[in-house]
Amino acid sequence: MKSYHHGNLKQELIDCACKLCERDGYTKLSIRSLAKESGVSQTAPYRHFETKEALYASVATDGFKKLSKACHIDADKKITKKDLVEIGCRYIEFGLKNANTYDLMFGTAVGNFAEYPELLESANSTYENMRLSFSKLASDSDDVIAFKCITLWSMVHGLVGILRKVQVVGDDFEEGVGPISTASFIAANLEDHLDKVLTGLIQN
Amino acid sequence: MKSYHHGNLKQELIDCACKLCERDGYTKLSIRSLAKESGVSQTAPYRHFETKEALYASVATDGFKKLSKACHIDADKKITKKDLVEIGCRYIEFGLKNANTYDLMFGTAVGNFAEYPELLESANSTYENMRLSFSKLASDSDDVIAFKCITLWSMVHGLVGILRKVQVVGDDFEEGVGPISTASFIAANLEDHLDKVLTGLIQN
DNA sequence: ATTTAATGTTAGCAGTGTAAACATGATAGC
DNA sequence: GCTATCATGTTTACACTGCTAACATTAAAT
Repeated sequence: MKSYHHGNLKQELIDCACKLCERDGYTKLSIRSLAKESGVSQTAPYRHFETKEALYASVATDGFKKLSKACHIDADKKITKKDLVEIGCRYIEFGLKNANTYDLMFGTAVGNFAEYPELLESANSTYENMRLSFSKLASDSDDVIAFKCITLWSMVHGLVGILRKVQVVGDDFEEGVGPISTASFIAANLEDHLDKVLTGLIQN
Repeated sequence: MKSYHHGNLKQELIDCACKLCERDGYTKLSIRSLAKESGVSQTAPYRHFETKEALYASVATDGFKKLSKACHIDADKKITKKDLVEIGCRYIEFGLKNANTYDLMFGTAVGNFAEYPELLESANSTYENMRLSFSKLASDSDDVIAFKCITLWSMVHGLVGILRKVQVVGDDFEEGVGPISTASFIAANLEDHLDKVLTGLIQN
């Protein structure tokens, strides 16, 4: 028989939320359905998440940790431009393969990261990872490193957004003109693309 | 006295929705509150918008038209790199100043633009505008023009996303380290930043 | 003038986030 | 070991949501 206390509800809710968010998009997720899924009463989740946004924040935190891992390059070996291209590619791959989670991480579902320390920390640490990689590429000043880092980040971040939008439409319109085919081409030749952009960035 | 038929409901709903979406974010918008605002019954909007997503699509369409206008450069005069920098700056400015509408345009609230012909058209026309500008910069092939165009677009699009995220947190953390200050710096020196990136892009 | 189609209203369903009051049971102090 | 405390779960309830079906009104078309 089931005991009154679940024992591991919080983590189970997060895990389940991550799964459902990625499968159906965070919009479709409801606290009540989540509770039902875990065989617990409708309002039980509120003992672990003050609001729905707090639950979103947990899912987003998980996302940043995964993104961090996906973009991590072993710190021992020297870092080259090629490695940075690799990081960029992995970033974009993550954004496209985990599109719904990515929405949660970079959309407006969670208004202010500062209200969720773990989220802020995991997001900053993702940035810090990238920053470290750039710092091992050349002996630039901190300012220059940060500048390059933000530039690459906004580049890949923007590409994820554009590629997604365009691909959704592309599913319906297979004709090979305009932004759709161009974006598809870029997606298929990501390495070359990022290499070009990074070359300009590094030489600057 | 009020007549049974409103006469101009659809447009009034769109206008009102645009205003409210931008003010509070599209999440806060409800069809019912919108109806009340226009002094009409709860379900009247359904005569003009099949679903809430269709209403969103109208707001997004409006947004793309405004973005198009904001980024339009007079076609008569020759186009220079400086003009493209200007376009990029205006794009980013639009994204930051109309952040909530921008969400609707590039987020997942409207799943597939192809289901809303006007939206698809206005979005494509925004792209087409940018493409035209690039075509007047140098005599590149269509492929190269499209490539440069998507690259700039994803660049500015990404910057909007990053700058927004970082600025929200920055409101709480004024300390001058890490991504926040860097992003702020980039935001304050947008022209220089875009110039650098475009220089690399055009020379390639 | 009469039919038809567009547009509006009313009533109602199923679902949502969240708060308040209460129940249960694990844990810490005596 | 007994008891008080507190974290965790439940019940009930409220106000809100998107959306549908059935009906009302009026403008437009025949």
